Amino acid sequence: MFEVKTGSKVCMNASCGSTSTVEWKKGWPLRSGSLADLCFRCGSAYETSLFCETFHLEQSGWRDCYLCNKRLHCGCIASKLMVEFMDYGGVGCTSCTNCHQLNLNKRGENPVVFSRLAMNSPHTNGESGISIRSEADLFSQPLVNGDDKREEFMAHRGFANFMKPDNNTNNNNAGEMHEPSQPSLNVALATLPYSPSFANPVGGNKLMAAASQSHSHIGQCSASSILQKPSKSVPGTPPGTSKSAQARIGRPPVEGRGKGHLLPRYWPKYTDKELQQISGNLNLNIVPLFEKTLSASDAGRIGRLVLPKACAEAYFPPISQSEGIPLKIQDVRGKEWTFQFRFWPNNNSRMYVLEGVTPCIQSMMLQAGDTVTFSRVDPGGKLIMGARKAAYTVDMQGCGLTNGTSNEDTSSSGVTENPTSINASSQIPEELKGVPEHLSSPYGVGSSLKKSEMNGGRICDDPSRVKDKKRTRTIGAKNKRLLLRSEEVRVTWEEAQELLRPSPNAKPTVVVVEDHEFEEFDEPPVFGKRTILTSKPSGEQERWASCDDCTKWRRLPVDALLPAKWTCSDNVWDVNRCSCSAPEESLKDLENVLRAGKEYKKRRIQAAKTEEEPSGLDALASAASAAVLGDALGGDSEVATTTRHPRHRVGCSCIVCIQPPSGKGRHKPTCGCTVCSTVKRRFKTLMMRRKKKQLERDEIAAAAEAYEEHNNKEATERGETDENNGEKEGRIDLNSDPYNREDVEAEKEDTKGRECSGVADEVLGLTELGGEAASCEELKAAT
DNA sequence: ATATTGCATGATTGG
DNA sequence: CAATCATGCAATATA
Repeated sequence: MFEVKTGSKVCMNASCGSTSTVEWKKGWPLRSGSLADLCFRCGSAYETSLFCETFHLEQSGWRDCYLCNKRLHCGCIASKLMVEFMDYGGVGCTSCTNCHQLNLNKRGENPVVFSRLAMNSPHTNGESGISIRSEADLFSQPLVNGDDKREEFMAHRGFANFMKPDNNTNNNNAGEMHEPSQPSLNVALATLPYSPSFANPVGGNKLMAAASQSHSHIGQCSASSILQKPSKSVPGTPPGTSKSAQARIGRPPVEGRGKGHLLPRYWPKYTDKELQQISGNLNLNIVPLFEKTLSASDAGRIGRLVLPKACAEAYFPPISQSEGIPLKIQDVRGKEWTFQFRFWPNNNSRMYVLEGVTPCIQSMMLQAGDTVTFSRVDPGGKLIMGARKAAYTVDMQGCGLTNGTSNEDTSSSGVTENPTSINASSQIPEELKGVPEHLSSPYGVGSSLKKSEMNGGRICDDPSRVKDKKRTRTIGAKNKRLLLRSEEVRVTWEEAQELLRPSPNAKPTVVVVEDHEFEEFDEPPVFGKRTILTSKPSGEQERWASCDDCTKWRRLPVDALLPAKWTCSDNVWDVNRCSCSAPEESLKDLENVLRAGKEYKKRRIQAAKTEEEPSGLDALASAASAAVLGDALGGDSEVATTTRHPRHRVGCSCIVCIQPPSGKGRHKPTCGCTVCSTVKRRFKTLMMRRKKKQLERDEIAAAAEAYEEHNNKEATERGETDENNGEKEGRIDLNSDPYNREDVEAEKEDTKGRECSGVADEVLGLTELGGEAASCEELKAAT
């Protein structure tokens, strides 16, 4: 039932300090991208997101109920339930019993929002009751006492009270008990497709009014209550993904010029809290206009940000000339940027772009997948540009790519804020100074968590998920390139798991639930030191670690687990080398260690990319990238860099690019690595194609007897040509179609570009199909 | 040789 | 199926 992982995680951001209060329980179902993608305390959204799943801390003590404004406190039932049952979502505030909001997301593909609201709650517009949005979720079926393992588990965990709302001592609102007999989880299963509060679309003006007034009645009029119900689940703004009042929900923006309605994907998405705070703290209205998730080209060096046409035409000044106009937009720091707002004719339409955005994008430290928001200050109409960082998420199940491109915001920055920038900012304009410095919303964090992270991979079969996947494919595939670099320098989630150790003094309490042993630790986990495992030729394994003081490598027992800081003096296993003054191991042994370390890094890159890129070609591209990058990760590459033809770019999956760095030697015929298997597969495909074509030709030949002789002759000649090309020898360039003259020509050009600078060696070194390695002369001759 | 610009193309998506 | 938009790419400009 539960995915048994190693344990909880802590924020690795040294300045965060959120480690001490993190509850550590081995066996919890943990996954990246869950409820707490970012550390809400330090606001580390992107780089540390993988380590900030401080569930317990996050859910308890720091989140305000949006109705009663009370803070959840550590140890409350809700928070524990939230933690324990991440798979199923969580509950809202238990401080007030007016608001129990569940967001159940067990399978992810069908996020559910349960709301149990007071009879007189403004959320219900006077309609009492419970709303549920979803079709198929475990919790979308009534939970009957005693018939569900969940109850057993929760009861075991001491949540029986929660399971039985009637026992809730703080039940002061009869109205909420829409269905008194409803047994558990306080969820009455009305089948309303949407909460009534979501059901009535309202115009933008109303949004404005609500936003501007909300500060005066926080808790009475949540911004969500004036949300328009999206017509469909929208990536990034699926209504069901809202975790709470702080869910990031797309709001139809104010009406602009033009008629076309804005696609929900461009709806500005702010949490209620953000809206409330922003509106409440400012004396002026910030009107969210739209937002856009940066594509690779938006964030690239080209400096052009493609604007959604409808947005550009609705909210930016009208332009008639293609050259457009300079447009001043202020960022959160108060810096005013001037972009060229222009368009290109495109088909019979226009394509709007902001030119010259690179400095701004860089200044905000944005990259593809992040979101830029555009707002307007009213009155005055000044344009404000904000940003929200995307979360990096890892699809632990390898089910599909999860990229940070949709709206896995981890660092919400309100309308115009980027936490990092605003925190660092000392020049916030007067008009923006009222904006809370840090509007990171713990719930916003997980509110749109990627579905695949939530369901353990089961969603692969789900059509909606497939569609979702499809929808994000473009940007995902492109963003992978961009994510790559950050990936290289980051410890992956799984690796972090490996590094987690129970606190040295912690004694686990073992409980068994549903045949799963849960080790519970009172102490938070600690990060251990990374070690390297090597194998001797004899097969015997050794573990190595480098001293934090002298950096010398020391041999350790295989099962050694080191604390984060480890020095020679801690080397209790080797009395001869328990001091930094002791010499290092023999050079030969150390070489093994270093090699193992490099291979480890390489595996990391490849594994990470393979995980992200399930398709064969993409996997190839990953391998290619790794090969191209070599061991640059560690900066200690011993691979000579060669100049490749520009055609061989990162992501290229051609035979050249999928090589390991040169000098690594030829792969063995039995090698089953990605590259070799791909080469084999390609070769096989190629040969099949050839065979097929040959068959076709033969048929034609048979039908046209008059040409038979001619054809046979041609085939013979072709065979010779192939031989000349070395294919018969197995030296194939699998990028080229032997029957495609253009391809051949292109390859010739390509070969020229390579100038035999080692790349050719790589090609041939790799191709285990190939017998002899061709010399540069041979290749030149081929051109 | 590299960067920039303007346009074209094609994948994706909403209606 | 048409609109949209991400991105490729050729032409042009600049270093």
